[in-house]
Amino acid sequence: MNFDLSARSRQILEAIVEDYIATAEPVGSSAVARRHALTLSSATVRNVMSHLEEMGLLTSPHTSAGRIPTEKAYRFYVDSLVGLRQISREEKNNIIRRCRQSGAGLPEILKETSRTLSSLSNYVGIVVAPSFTSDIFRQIEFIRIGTHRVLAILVSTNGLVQNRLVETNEDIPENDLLRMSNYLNELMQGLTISQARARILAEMKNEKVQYDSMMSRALQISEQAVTTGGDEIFLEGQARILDQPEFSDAARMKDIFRAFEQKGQMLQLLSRCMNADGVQIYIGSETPVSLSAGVSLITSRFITPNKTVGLLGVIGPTRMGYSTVIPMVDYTARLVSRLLSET
Amino acid sequence: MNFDLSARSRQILEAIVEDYIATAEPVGSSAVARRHALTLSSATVRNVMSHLEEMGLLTSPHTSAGRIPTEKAYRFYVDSLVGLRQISREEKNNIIRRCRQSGAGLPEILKETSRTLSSLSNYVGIVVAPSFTSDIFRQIEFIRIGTHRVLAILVSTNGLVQNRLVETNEDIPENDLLRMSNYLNELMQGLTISQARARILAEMKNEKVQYDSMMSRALQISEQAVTTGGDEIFLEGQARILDQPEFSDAARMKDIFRAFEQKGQMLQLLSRCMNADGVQIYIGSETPVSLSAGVSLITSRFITPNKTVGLLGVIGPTRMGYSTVIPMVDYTARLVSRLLSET
DNA sequence: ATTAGCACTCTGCACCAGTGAGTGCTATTT
DNA sequence: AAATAGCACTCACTGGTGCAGAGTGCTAAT
Repeated sequence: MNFDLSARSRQILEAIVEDYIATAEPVGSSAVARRHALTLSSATVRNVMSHLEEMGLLTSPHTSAGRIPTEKAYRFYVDSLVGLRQISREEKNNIIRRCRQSGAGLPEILKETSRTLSSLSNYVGIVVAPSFTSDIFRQIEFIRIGTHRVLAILVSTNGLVQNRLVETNEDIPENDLLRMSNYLNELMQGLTISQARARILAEMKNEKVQYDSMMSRALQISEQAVTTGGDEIFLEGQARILDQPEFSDAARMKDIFRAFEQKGQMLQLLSRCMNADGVQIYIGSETPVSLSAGVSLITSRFITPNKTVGLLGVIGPTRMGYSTVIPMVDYTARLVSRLLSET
Repeated sequence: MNFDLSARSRQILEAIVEDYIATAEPVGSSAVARRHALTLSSATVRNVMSHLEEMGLLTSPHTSAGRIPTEKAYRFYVDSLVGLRQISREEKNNIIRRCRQSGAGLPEILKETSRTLSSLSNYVGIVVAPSFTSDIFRQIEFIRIGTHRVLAILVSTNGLVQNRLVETNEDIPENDLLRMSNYLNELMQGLTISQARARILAEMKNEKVQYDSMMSRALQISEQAVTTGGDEIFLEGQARILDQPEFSDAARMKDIFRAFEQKGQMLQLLSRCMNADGVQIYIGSETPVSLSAGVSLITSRFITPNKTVGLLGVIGPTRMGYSTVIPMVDYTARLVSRLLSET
C-alpha cells in the first residue's frame, strides 16, 4: 500500500499520529502547526488534513473536533517508520535482568518474560509457549497412584513436563509399569511428541503387539498421555488495559476481558502469527484475535534450542506506542531465544 | 451480634435486603409496603426504617432516595437466614455433571469446579488447590536434560506433580541419577512434602552423608525440588464481575482486577479461611482478600482422600444472592470431597 | 399504635444560552 | 500557483434554570 504522498503530507500525518498516540485526543490543525517546528500556518495544515481525510487516513468524530488517525494511517505510519527508535542499552539491561530472575524452567522463564513485556510496555504481555507436541520426546514414566490409577509423566527435551492421570480397569503392579515405560521409551526415542503419538497409534494395530497384553496396555495408557491438552499461553498485566482511556467504557472492557478468558480460542488464532519470521504487526481489524475492536497486536517468534518455536508480544490499543514497542518485542524475542540456548 | 428487633422490623429489613439484592437500587418505603403483602402503610414502614437506620443497618445515599442495607444488615440477614433455600435436585445434577466432565487429574477437576461455580452463580469462582506441601510424598524422579541440567519430578499421593529444572555444575550420568532417586525415595517414604523437606535439611548436616558425594549431591538437588513455588489458585469467570452495576465504575474495576492478578497475595490471605469447617461467609470489610471495597466471599473447605484440604467458593459483590450461593458452595464442597474419594 | 396528609429535599432530566476549539471557504498575499 | 489571513459556521461541552418524581420526616387525626 504505497500512497502518493508529498514529503510534507507525510510529516503532517506522522505528527498527527504521534500526537494522538501521546494524548488520545483528536488533534487539530493549529496543534500540528505549533508542534511541528516547520513554518506552516494552520490554514495550510488544514488543507493537507482535509486531503488526508479524503484518502481515508484521518477521520473526525464531529465537524468541530480535531482529527483522528484511521487504522490505515497507523499502518502507513508503521510501514514508513524508518527511524525505529533503537532500544537503549539501559532498557536492554532491564529486560535481561528481569527475564533472568526467574527459575530455570521454561514455563517460569516464559511467564516472567510476559510480565516483563507488560510492565515495560504498559500494555498486556503475551507469550505462547512452544508447542509441546512439536517438541522432541525425552522420556515417559509411570507412577502408580492408588489401585486403579496410573500417573503418566511425559517429558520433552526442552524440559517441558506433561502429566496425566489415567484410570485403569485393573491394578498394574509397579514392575509391569517399569517394563511398560522401558518399552515405550525405546519406541518413541528421538521422535517429536506428535510423531510419537502417530507411532503409538500405528503400533496398536500391529498384530504381534495385540497379543501381548502388557504392550497393548502400555500403548493404551500412553496414548492418553500423549494426547496433549492445549498449549500454554501467558497473558500478563491484563489490568493495564484499564489504564487506556479508550477502554474506560464498560461494554468494551467486558468484551476484552471475555476474550482474555478464552485462552484456548486465542491460541488457535495466534497460531497464524507463528508462520512468519521477524516482528509481526497487526493493527485493529488485522488482528487475528477477535478482541472486539480497537486493539493492536505486535508479536515475534522465538526458538528453543531444539528448534520448536514460541510466540511473544504485546497487546494494546490501536493507539499504541509502536515506535517503542516494536523494537522492544523484537529485542525480547531475540533475547529469549539466546537465553534458552545458552545452557 | 443479636439485635433486639421485633419480628416486624426483621421482616422489613429482610424485604429491603432482598429487594436491594434483586435490583441494586435504593429501596423506598412504599416499595416495601407494596411488595410486603402485609397490611402496612408506607408511613409505618418509614418509621421502622428510620429506626433501622439509627441502628446502623441502613443508610441512604441522600435524603430523597430509598435506603440501602449496610454490611451489618447483610450480616444480620445471612445469620438469620433460617430458610436457606434448599438446592434443587436439578441444580445438583447440573453441578455433578459439570464437575465430572473434566479429566481425572486433580488440577483439571478443580479448574472445572471453579468454572462451574462461576457459571452457576454468575459471580467469580475460586478454588484453592490443596497445599502440595502438606500432601504426602509419593515418589521423586530425576531426568537428565542436556549436560548440566536435571529435571526433578516430585509426585504426591494425590497425584499432584511438581517439577523443577535444576542446574548442576557437573554432568551426572543417568545411573547415578537412578541411585540418587532410590536413596531419596527411601528417605522420604510416607512423609508429607514439608516433612520431607525438613528431613532433607537434617540429612544434609549428617556427617556420614557429607562424605558421600553422591548422597550429598542428591540432597542438594532434591532440596530445590521440594522447595515448592506457591500453591495453585483457580479464579474463573473474572469478567462476570463486570456485569454487576456497582462495578461499572472504571476505578473500582481496576482495583479488583489488580487484586485478581496478585494470586500469590490472595493465596496468603485465603489461608485464613481454611481453618474452620463448614461454609464461611465474609461480607464486605470482613473479607480477608483486600479487593477494594464492596465484595463478599463465600467459601467452604473440601478434603482429598489423604486428608489434605482445599478451599472453594465464590467472590461477588456484597449485594450477592446469598440465599442461593451459600447452599451452592456448601453442596459443591461436599460433592468435590466425595468425587475425589470415590476412586 | 397506626396512618393520612403535607411540606420539604434532593436527584435526574430537559432545555437553553454562551464558550471555545476547530473546520471550510474565500479573498488576499507572496 | 502556493501559502495564508480572515471570517462565518458547526458542534461538543459547560453551567444555570426549572420542573417532575421519588422519597422522607413530621404532625395531626384515627
